[in-house]
Amino acid sequence: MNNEMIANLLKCIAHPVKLDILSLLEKQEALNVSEIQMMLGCDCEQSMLSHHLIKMKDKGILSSNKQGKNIYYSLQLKEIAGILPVLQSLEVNS
Amino acid sequence: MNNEMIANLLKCIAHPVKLDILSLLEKQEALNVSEIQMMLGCDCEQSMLSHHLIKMKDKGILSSNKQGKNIYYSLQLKEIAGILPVLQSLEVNS
DNA sequence: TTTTCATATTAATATTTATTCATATATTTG
DNA sequence: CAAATATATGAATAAATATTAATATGAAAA
Repeated sequence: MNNEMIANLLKCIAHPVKLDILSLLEKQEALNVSEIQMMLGCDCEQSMLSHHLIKMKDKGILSSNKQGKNIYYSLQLKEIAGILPVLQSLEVNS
Repeated sequence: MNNEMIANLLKCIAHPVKLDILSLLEKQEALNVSEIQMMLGCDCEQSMLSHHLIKMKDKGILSSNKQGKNIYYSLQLKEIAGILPVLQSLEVNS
């Protein structure tokens, strides 16, 4: 990936709720939309959440799998799982 | 850092030219603005570059050091240096 | 076969971010 | 001190992104 592609990828995940979603999917192989919404604790309205998930899917960060009425999402770009903890463990400044 | 802080950080670097700058500063401890501009190969106009550098400095990603007429920038948030190569080495999809 | 549940879609608007341009400041040199 | 060099600043505009609300779709259950 060149820096332009990386920029697009980062732009896509650079959002607190999206990072929360990724953090959840690091721990649980797959979660459906309602489960994610519960776990986010009402921080995110239905259509907003749907937009987030679909955008990440479009970039190849997530994948989805329909099962009856539910759609299960999981982390497709596994490398993300390596990067987040590094950042989360940083001590801060500004 | 919580996910909101990380989101701000990622939002700040999620730009092809900024990533190029970070890639340069991974390899060279410090570079002044003109040097960076040369190395970017005219991809970036003076004030634009200045805006980029200052934003990254504001977030604590870069630090700067004035020497005469020149200002040398260097990577302050060293962990970035660990993350970029991981992303750059990814094979792609979308 | 109507209702309900889970999720997606679309469009409108609001907000944020990027880009450009013109000008300012500080340092060095003649 | 005047000119040149290196960089920053601010404001205006353009472009991208987020948010919301209303509606649609499709599967399951009653």
